[in-house]
Amino acid sequence: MPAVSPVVKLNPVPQPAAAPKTAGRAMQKGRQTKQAIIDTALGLATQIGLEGLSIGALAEVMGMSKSGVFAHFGSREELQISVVREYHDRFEREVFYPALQQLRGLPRLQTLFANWMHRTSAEIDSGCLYISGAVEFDDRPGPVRDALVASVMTWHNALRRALQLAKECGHLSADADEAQAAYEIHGLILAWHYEARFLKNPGSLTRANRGFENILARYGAAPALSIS
Amino acid sequence: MPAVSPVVKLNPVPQPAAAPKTAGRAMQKGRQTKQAIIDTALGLATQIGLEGLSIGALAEVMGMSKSGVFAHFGSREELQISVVREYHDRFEREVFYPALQQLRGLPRLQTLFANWMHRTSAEIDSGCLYISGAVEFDDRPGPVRDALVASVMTWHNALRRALQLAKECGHLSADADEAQAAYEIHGLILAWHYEARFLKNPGSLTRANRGFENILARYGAAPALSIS
DNA sequence: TGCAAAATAGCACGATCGTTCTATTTTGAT
DNA sequence: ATCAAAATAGAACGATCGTGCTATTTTGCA
Repeated sequence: MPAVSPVVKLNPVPQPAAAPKTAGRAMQKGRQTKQAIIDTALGLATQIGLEGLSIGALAEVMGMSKSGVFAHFGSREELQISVVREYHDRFEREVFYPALQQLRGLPRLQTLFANWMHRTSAEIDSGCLYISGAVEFDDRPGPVRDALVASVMTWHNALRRALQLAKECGHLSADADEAQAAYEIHGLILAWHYEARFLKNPGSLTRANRGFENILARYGAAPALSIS
Repeated sequence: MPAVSPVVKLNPVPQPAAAPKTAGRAMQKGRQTKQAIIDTALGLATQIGLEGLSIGALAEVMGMSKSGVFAHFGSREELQISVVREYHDRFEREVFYPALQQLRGLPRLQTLFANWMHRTSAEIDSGCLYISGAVEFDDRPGPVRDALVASVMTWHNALRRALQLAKECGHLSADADEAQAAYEIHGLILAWHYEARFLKNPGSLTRANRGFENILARYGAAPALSIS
């Protein structure tokens, strides 16, 4: 054995410690390590799925021991739930809250859709946890599935609410069925994710946007207000 | 050790040997056992996914040894590919071929959609391999992914062809974009699968059918020809 | 600076995975 | 009935999994 460094880590994470992020008071070390683990775990989960997420692989990427990672959660299931919660929070911050700053009606609805498209986009490597999670947990009961369903339902309700407000503003016709419209919009997002991530079809982004315009038109949006 | 049966199988399959099915000549034993394994594997894969399919669990359900099952395929990957092929064949038999017996244009298109809905239905326990497979193999290169993509592309081309024929028959308007229509129809199927399998939303079947009618109407189908 | 508490490491466990190897049984044609 | 070939079983392998246990290190307050 040569005299060089006796320890070789396979995939050490570049930043050994990050500054406290959200809370006003300084995080103790454990909290910020846990947050870093969750961030890394979310990145892994969007690539290989919540089921494919393993503590060993996560520890290796973090440059920590398996038990060191494990101690923060107590079980793999709790780690998965933490990942779902983190995804939920980011979804709120990046999709929902920015849309709330737009005016009610079509502007907010269009922003919601655009941000949603951007979030579930096939950019680089990340997939949508709400889509992969639905496939992985569609008939696997338990707290992870419950967390996923609750998160998705929150989001669907927000979309229906935005459609309802657009109706009240007169941006959509008074007899529009917002639940039906939400269903069709959801389908466009799923098809976009499917074609972009799986089939690698480059034209799917345009098709999703055109489909959205078609839905707005059918449910009575004034054509002049539609973004081309 | 008592004098009763010395061997206990955990989950023996009820039918020890089935009569030859498709081929004109009698199958040798090995072939029909392999086919029975593939059938069982497909049933498992539609529930827990192609990635969750394990040879050990499959052998237990079949009442065989792991190595006995393994020998028919030589690798787990080959087993997965066989399952994809079997699913493809059933899709052709149950969705595609019956639709070809309908008249060109709207009747065939509507039969295609109805059979597709029925096939990917949430009935009992089976999910759609083209949907779960897309999530599991969206960034996992290899022959399994290739088989899945080829199968899905075949199917998408069939849908586009049916739309094109409907256009030529005058059942859809001459300037209809059949690729766009196919994209939107695909979205309806994905939303239907998502809401039925994952969210357990009972109203999604009606929404998918209404969405299909909406698409037909927008692309210029004569309303009288639409099935209510 | 000291010291309890928190955070992390190291090790081991039982289980399951795909796969390989070698017997044994079963098949099907002569 | 015979016998080679095909089919299946059985055991073992290295690897990885989640998890528990016990040291050791690190942290943050007195």
